Order: sequence, then structure tokens, then C-alpha cells
Amino acid sequence: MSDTTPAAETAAPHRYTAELAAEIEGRWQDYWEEHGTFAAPNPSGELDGDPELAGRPKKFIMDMFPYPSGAGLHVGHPLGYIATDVFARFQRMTGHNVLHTLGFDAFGLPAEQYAVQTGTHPQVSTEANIVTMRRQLRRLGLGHDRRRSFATIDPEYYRWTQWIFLQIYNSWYDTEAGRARPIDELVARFAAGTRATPDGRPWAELTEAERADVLSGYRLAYAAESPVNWCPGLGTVLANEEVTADGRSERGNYPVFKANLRQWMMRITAYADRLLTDLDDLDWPEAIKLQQRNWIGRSEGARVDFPVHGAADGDYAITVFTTRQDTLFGATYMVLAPEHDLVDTITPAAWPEGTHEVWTGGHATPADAIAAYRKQAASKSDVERQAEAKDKTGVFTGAFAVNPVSGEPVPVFIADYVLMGYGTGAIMAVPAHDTRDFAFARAFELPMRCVVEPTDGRGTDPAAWDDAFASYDARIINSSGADISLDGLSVTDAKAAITTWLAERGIGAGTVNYRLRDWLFSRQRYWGEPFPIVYDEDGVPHALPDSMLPVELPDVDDYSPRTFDPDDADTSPETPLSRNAEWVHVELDLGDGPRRYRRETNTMPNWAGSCWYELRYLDPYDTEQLVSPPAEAYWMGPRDGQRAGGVDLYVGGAEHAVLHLLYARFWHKVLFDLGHISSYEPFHKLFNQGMIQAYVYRDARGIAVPAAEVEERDGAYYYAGEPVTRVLGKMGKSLKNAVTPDEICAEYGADTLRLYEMAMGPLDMSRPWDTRAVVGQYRLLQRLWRNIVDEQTGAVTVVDADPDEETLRALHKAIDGVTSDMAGLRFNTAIAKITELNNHLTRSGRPVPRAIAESLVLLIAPLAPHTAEELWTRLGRVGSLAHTPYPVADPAYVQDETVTCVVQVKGKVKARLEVPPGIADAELEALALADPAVVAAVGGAPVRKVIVRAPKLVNVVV
RNA sequence: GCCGGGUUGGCGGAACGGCAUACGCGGAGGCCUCAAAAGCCUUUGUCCGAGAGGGCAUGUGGGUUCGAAUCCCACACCCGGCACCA
Repeated sequence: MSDTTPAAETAAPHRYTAELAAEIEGRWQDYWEEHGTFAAPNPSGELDGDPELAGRPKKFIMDMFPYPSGAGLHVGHPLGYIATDVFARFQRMTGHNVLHTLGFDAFGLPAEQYAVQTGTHPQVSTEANIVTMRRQLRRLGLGHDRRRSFATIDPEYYRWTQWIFLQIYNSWYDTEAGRARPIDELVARFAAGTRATPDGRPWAELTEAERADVLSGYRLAYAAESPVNWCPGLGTVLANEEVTADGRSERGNYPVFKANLRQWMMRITAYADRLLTDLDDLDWPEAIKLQQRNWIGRSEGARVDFPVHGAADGDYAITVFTTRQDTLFGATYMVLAPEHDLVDTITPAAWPEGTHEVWTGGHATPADAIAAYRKQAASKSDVERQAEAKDKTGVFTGAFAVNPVSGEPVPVFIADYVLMGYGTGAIMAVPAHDTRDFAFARAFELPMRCVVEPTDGRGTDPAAWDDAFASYDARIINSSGADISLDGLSVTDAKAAITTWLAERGIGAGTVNYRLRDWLFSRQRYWGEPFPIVYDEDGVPHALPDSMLPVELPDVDDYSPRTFDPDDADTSPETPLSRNAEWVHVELDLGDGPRRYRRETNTMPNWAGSCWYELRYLDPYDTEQLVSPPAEAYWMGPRDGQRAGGVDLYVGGAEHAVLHLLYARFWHKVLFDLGHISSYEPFHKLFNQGMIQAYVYRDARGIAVPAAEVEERDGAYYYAGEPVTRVLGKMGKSLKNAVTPDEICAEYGADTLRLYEMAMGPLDMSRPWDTRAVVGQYRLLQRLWRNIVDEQTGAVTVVDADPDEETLRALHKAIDGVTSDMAGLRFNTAIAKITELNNHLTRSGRPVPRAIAESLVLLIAPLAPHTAEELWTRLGRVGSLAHTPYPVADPAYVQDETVTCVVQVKGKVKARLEVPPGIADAELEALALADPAVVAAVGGAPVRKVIVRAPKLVNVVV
């Protein structure tokens, strides 16, 4: 041996070191790849395989699709991937055919922004990032079925994304049947006259453009002009789900403005009810279900018509949605959203006689006032709107409607606190019983009428109140009209009574309203799936036939988005694809001969590719269909306890609660309705892993300093001699606190990293990374290794002797505990139990019996697979242990021969007894009362009561 | 404002209503070594006590219970989500 060999290696040449770990890990990773160890066979078709394996019960285990980050991974990223891998390996060893793979969500804004920043074409940078990430993930020993991995940017993949878009485009929602159907069936009904067209004209008399317009009102994917979220800083429009509560873009944190633009929408609102009720069939964290319920926002109420005279001609009705129809007698004014259709119709030429100053906003005519108010409202960003929410603004339209119960005239206002997108865009205002209406009424000196008797002693005169009385738990008053009285009824009863009354007169009806809006589906970006849509010379959209898919994204030099000053609302989006005339203008034969068409130049949002990827994992090479029905039925079909079907375990961050998870459910349901799949929910069980946090150190200027170079002295922190502050935050390059899996693998090996990440705490909890503590799991592997392999000679030291009883009990208790922890995703406590068993063997100081060693290796195999495979082989076994049965606990050894019984006196522990587990209550009580320590503690006082919980506890009450 | 989740040693965390602090990190002491590193062993909630032993401890304050980290009520703080949704 040369004298450059480190001393440790000389002393123990066969110790488990980082070098040895690296050698073992690389070798087993190669082995698994060569042998296709993790290839999961489909029951039939292209990816079929070993019928024995395919005959086992299946488990489909998934991670949320990663985006291939240009910055590379830090140790926080693989937390979920390691967890699913451990679980998948455990399931393989308990007799399941396990499908676990990982693809890449590679379209979208982050990838494009990275490309723009680095000046590389997104195709090039994204593919390079995928290569890097695949390498980093392989190093962790993840047991993925690589045959099933793909990226959303692969044309063979997005061909099907486009195909699904066309399925959605060519469908409508039949509310009677409660499901989507092909649009052709609707056309047939129009043509046959069994269903009337919206304006009543026969279908045959409509022009092609008119028909297209009508159908657009039914299609589940449609282009329409509507108020959308325009984000000049990103140069694109955004879905509601991508705008934060304070009116900024979720990505980039830029201001968002409302703009009326023609955009592609998905009619997700048609599915609001099913998206809500089917949550009950899912095994998801309650918090996530709640977020989805809140986002969908079902509320029961009524529509009520308020008659109003048109300024020029005829009578109209303003239809409002309210959840407080019981307070109809208290409606003293009305408000329309500024964009409401009826505003111009009802606005008179001049202010009515004696109009209050504050109602006019100082303008000479209602039209002037409305125009000025609209202009001002439109220029406000959502951020400003939120900030000014307390100060109600608005203006009188000059018109009066009639309260249908009291017959009183009520002034009609416009105000931006009423949103066009919710309900009917119009409200009846009941200032006495609604806080917003109360604030508006105070600002505009409008009358209030108390119709719900306050229960808090404030009296019935709203003039004396500080805020509205909004409680439901009260009685109705002041609510008698010509032919209805609600007085004395409870809120609930009054709602029912007035709803019936309204319905009988045809001026209202009970109705359900949802907060959910249609999903804005187009983006003015380059890096996304092109729409399979072209427009003819009349601007009528045409779906491309399947044979023309995929519509490939053109390779262009100028892929940058057109972005603007983030605060400039007065801008409008421009699609990068529109710069490419050659691609945009095409001649196609869509069935009536070659004609000129113009391609749609918007692209799909990055959510599109992740809306259905779980299905493609099942059958990734199919060129005839998006997924073969037998494969879908086998892996995702409904079964006992999973009536909706879906993935068995889906692990990912909670931040996707209402974005990806809602969209994916929607697409899945459409595909289910159209008969392409047998499951009606994509993800049966959802688990949200926590975040790995890291300390951020900042200097006096507030600038982050490299965390690795900070020193701790006496509870304070110093960087380059200067004191710095410490807070817990996210891990990331910009905060200079990123730790990479590569560093930890190099220092200790992948198995140590896997164990450490799993041992840090419960999987669903966020916790800080602590590099110093990683060594603890390294020591566990070293001790495990030393219990089986001689560090001097490398020889296996296990013996064929029978294990002693104590060791057998320790083993079977560990097997019992670890098995249930593994099944419950409690890997931290599973590791603790394995550690205890291993420490027990270490402490015994004797060679380990073979049977114990083999069980221990199998127990830890899902967590530290490389080390386990290597020890398994050294123990003389051939091949991979990936499908070897997991140890099963022998109940005879799970329970100790004697258990420690604590004896309490007045709830304090005074004695401990070793007793057989099966001891009878009476016997245990006698034993306890006879114990000298207990006798002393009782001190002769009369015993009032003895609680016996054999065999663990006796409590003596004196 | 509304709705969730959380608060246990110096640190990460364990604990079917029944021995609080498993397991790991860190600290202290020891073995081995010329020495160090690595490894191994012991110890480590806190206060009082020389010791035996005892008191006090699961954010705060109440309650239920023979018995509460665990169940109930109120409060404080931290982290998420929603927020003019009629």
C-alpha cells in the first residue's frame, strides 16, 4: 500500500466510506438499468411483460411533473421523489406490480424565461436541462420505469395534448344528461329542430359564421371576448388561478389589469358541480379539498328580476343574484357592474329632478358620469382595486328600477365593487344587512331599511349603526307587502317562502351560483403547444383533423415575448408566433378543396401538458390512441375503495391545490364523458410533501451572504467577521443557501442522502436542512455494514447460529413497526425503528445470525437500496432484491414475554412491575397494591378506586 | 376580516387519553492512539440535593378525566390559502 493512502482506509480497508458507497451505487444503478429491474409490465400491448408480475395487484405511484430547472437541483427538490421511490420499492416487495416513472413538464414560462435570459433557444436549453436533471436523479437511485418517461415538448406527446384540445373543442355540456357530448349531436338537434337556436331562426337559415358563433356558446373550448387578466410585465394574459389574491402575477409578481380581449377559454364552469361533489370520493388532505371547494365557491341563492324602464324604449328587467332573498324588502338601491350590458340601455339623457350632488360625481349628464367612471375604473390595476376596497366608489345611472315586493322605486348605480364576472353582474343592495352595501350607502347617503331584527341590542334604526347586521340567526321584520309577508319568519324559512313566491310570479327562482370562472387557456408566448386551429378568410375558426396533428411549433430565432412596462395598462398583447408569416399563412384542404387559412398564433398555457400526463405514462408509445383502454383500466380503473379510479398515490407540493389539480380533474372528466377512459378522477390519493427550508443569512445591508461560510459563535452568526442575521426561508441560488444533492452524494453517498431526507421528520411537514446532521444516517449505514462485513478483510461475518430470543423479539417488533410505518408513509419513524434494531445488534458485540442480517437488509432496502442490494449479494444471494418479499413479523415475537407495568398513585408513577402480557386485571391489581413502593406512597390512606389497564398500567386513587 | 395548519430538550423530531422527550444532530466524559481523525462506550430536559431522592416541565390561561402533549373552551404567536364573490 502506498503511503498516500488515507489512514482510515489502511486501518479499515473495507469500511463503508463515501468512496465505497459511490462505487456500489454506480454499479447497482447500472445493474438496474441493464436488467430493466423497474420496468412495470402492462397486462397487454406494447409494454407487456412477465405475466406473473402483471398478474399482481397494481400500484400506480406518481410525483408531480417536474419542470427541468436550469439552475439544477437542490436537496429540497428530490424530497418527494425519494419518498415515492421508497414507497414504490416497499410496494414491489409486498407483492405489487408497481408503475413509477417521471417525465418532464418542459413547456411554459419558466423554461422560456430561462432561455431568454441565457440567450439560448428554449428547445436547446430545455433539452440540456432535462439531461442534467436526469443525471442528478439517476444518482439518487430512483427506481423509475425509464421506458415510460417523456417530456411535454416531444411532438409525439403534444400531438395528443392537441388531440385532447380538439376533443374538448368539439364537445358541449349537456346539462340534462350531466355530461359532455360530441358537438355533432348538438348540431343534429339544431338541424332537426328538436332544439331551438338561441334566436329562434331555423338552423338551415344561419350562415356558416352565425352557426360557428352559436356553437361557440356551447363548445367546452371556445374563443370569446371577455374581461381577462392582462399582465404587461409578462406580455401575456393569465388565468384567474395564476393571479394572486393581491392582484399580481403568481410568477414574477407583476401587476395585472383587466382588459377586454378575445381569448381561448375552457368551459370548466360546466363541471363546477361535479368537481365539487366528486371531491368526496378522493383520499386527499382536507386542506386541499377545502381550497378547491372555496375556489369553486358554490352558493345557493335566487335570481330576482327588478323591472326598469328603458331610457328610450320599452321595459327591461335587471336580473340580480342574491343569497339573501329573505332581505328583499330591505333592497333600497341597485348596483350594476360598470361593464353591464343594460347600463347604456337604461341611462336617461338627463339627471332626474333633484338628483343628489354626491350621486352625480359632479357631471352634467348621466352619460358623462358613466363614461368618466368607466374610464377611471378600467385604468385601475387589481392591486389598486384591492387597496381601495374600503372606499366605495360609483355613480348614479339616472335610472330607477322597482323593488318587486315593496313596489318602491330604487335608484340604479354602477360601481366597481360589483364584478361583471360573478352572478349576473348586478346586485340588489341591502345596506342594512350587507357590509359592502352598508359602506356604499353611507358614502352615497342612501336610505337603509332594517328587515332582520338585530339580536345584539343595537335597535332597528340603521342610522344609529356602525355596520351592517349580517347574522343569519335572527327573525325577519318590516317585510310585509300587498300579497306576501315574511315578518316573524327565521332567515331560512323566509328564504324558502320568498323563493316560492318569486317563482310563482315568474320574477325569480332559486338558483346555485359558482365563484369559479371559465379557464383562460391562451397565452401570448412562444414556448407552448400551438393550437390545432386555423381561421378561414371570414375569421371562422376550424379545427384541424387528427391527420394534421401534431401542429409543430416552428423553429424561430425570435422567440422572445413582447413585454411592456409592468405598470402600463394601456398596452395589448402580441403573440410571438404571429411574427412568422410563413408559418401563419397556410393552404390546406379541410374537406372543401384547398383554401387559404391563417393559423391561431396563441399557444397553450404550461398547465396543458400536465393535465393528462398520468394517462400517457400508461401507454407512452401508442400512435393510435392517447391510451389503450385495457392499460387505463388496469392501472387507473375504478375498484373497491376507489370508486372514481385514479392514481394510487400522487405526491407533490400544496401550491398546486387549485391550479394543476383542478385543471387535470376537469380534463379527466371530459375524457371520461367522451368514453376514452374508465376513471372519472385522475388522482385517488394525494399527499403533499413539506418543504425543505434553509437558513438565510443577511448582512447589515440586508443582502444574503453564502450560508456555507457563516460561522456561529455564542449563539450569534458571523460572515467574514461581520455579524449577520438569520431567518428560516426557502432554499435557492439567489439566497445563497442552496445545498445540492451532488455535494451530499459526494460526501456520503446517495443512500445517506435518501435516509437523511426521509429521517428529518414527517413527510408532510416543512423543516430546515442541516448539513451537519446528515452524518447521523451515514453512521447508521456504517454500523449496518460493520454488522455484516469485516472492515479489515471484507469477509461476511454472519453466522448460521440461531438468534437468541431477545434478538428475535427485537427483529419482529421492528418488522411489525417498520411495515406499518412504510405503508403509512411514516419513513422517519421507520428509520428510527431500523436504527434501534441495528443498534441492538451492534451493542450485542456478537456476530449477527444470518437470518437476522438478511431480514435487516430487506427492511432497509426501500430506504437505502444500493447498500441493501450490495449486502444481499455479499450474503450470497443472486440478483436484485427489488422483488424479494418484505419480511413478515411473527406475532409470537412481536409481543414481549414480559411487559413493564407502571403503577401510579394519584397519577404519579411510583413503581414498575414486570408482568406477563396476558395478566388478568385482578391479579395485576393485587400485585400492584402489594408493591412496597406503592404501599409507601399510599401511606395507609383509604384506597378510593383502582384503575387497572392490564398489562400496562395500574392507577391507585386515594 | 374569513378558512385551514402549527407551537414538545440547545436543534430536527417521537409518543392507540396511560412511563413525555424514541431516533438523529449537537454538547460533556472515557476507550483506542505517541497524537489526531475515524470508530466504539458512557452521559446529556430543567431546578434543588453531596447522595438517595424530590420539585417543575409539551406556547398562555381555564375545563373534562382517576389520568391530558393528546379531548373541549378562550387567548397569544408563527406558516399557508381566500378576500368587494352579492
